[in-house]
Amino acid sequence: MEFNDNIAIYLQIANLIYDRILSGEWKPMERIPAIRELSVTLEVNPNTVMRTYQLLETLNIITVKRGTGFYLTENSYDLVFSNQKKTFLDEQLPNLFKKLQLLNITPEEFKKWYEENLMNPLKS
Amino acid sequence: MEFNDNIAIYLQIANLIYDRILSGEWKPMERIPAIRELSVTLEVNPNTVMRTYQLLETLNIITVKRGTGFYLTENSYDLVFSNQKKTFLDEQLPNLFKKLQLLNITPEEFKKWYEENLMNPLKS
DNA sequence: TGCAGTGTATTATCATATTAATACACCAAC
DNA sequence: GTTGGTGTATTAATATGATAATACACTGCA
Repeated sequence: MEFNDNIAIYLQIANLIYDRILSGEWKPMERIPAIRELSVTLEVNPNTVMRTYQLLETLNIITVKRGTGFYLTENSYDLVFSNQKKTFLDEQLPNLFKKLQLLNITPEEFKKWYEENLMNPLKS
Repeated sequence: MEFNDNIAIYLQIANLIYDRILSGEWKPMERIPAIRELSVTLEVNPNTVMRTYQLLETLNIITVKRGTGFYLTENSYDLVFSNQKKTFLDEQLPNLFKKLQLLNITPEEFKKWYEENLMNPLKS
C-alpha cells in the first residue's frame, strides 16, 4: 500500500483502522489481523504495525490475548467515534473552513459536491 | 508557535505561508521575512525555515536576491492557488467526504456550520 | 506432547527532521 | 571602505521513524 510521505506510517495505519471500525467492517469484540499478517498486506515492517497496535492498545480500542491475537474492545466503536468526531470538530473543521474560503469554495458548492459524492461514491 | 507533532515543522511553515499568500496578507513581488527573523517569530531553528524557503524556491513561489532577502514571485499567488486547489480536490476532498459520512455529518449540516462560520468567523 | 500461529523483545542499521554553533559571502547604505 | 543585515554552507548532536533479522514466550489444537 502507498502511504503519504509527510505523516508517520504507523499513524496512517491507525487512521486506516479507525475507518474500518467506523464503517462497521471491523466490529467490537472481533479479532483483528495478526501483526505479521497485516504487515504483509500493507507491505510494511511488522514493527511498524506493532507500533500502531501498541498505540491503539493504550487508547483501549484493542486488547491483546497473548498467543491468540488482538481483539477490538467492547466499546471500540464508541471510543473511535467520539475521539474522531472531537478531533474533527476541534482541530480539522476550523482549518477546513479557512481553506474553503481561501480557495473560493462556497457552502452551496461544497454541499452540492458532497451530495453528488453520496449518490455516486468513489471507490476507496 | 505550537506545531502539530505528526507533520514535519518545515512543511507546516510552508502551509502557513500558503495561507498568508492566499489571504493577500503577503502579495506578489513583496519581500518576505528574513530567515533569522521568521525563525525567531516561530521559535524554530533558522535551518528549519531555510528548509521551507528552499522548498518554496523550487516551486517558484519565492525567489532570492542574495544579500537582500527572499521575495514572492510575480505569479506566486496563482501558483499557490492552483497547487492548493488541486491538492484539495484530488487528495483531501475524497477523504473528507468519507470522514463526514462515517461521522454522520450531513451535507445540510455541514453547509449550515460553514455559513455560520462565514457570518461569525473564528479568530486564527 | 508437539507444533503452528500468536505476541514480545532485542539489537542493529539507515534516513530524516530538528536543533545548535559557526563561519563565510553578498549587497545596500552610510 | 566599513558596517549591518542578508543568504549560504558546514559540521555535529539528538530524536524519531522505519526496516531488518532473530530469538523467545504464550496459546490452542491435533
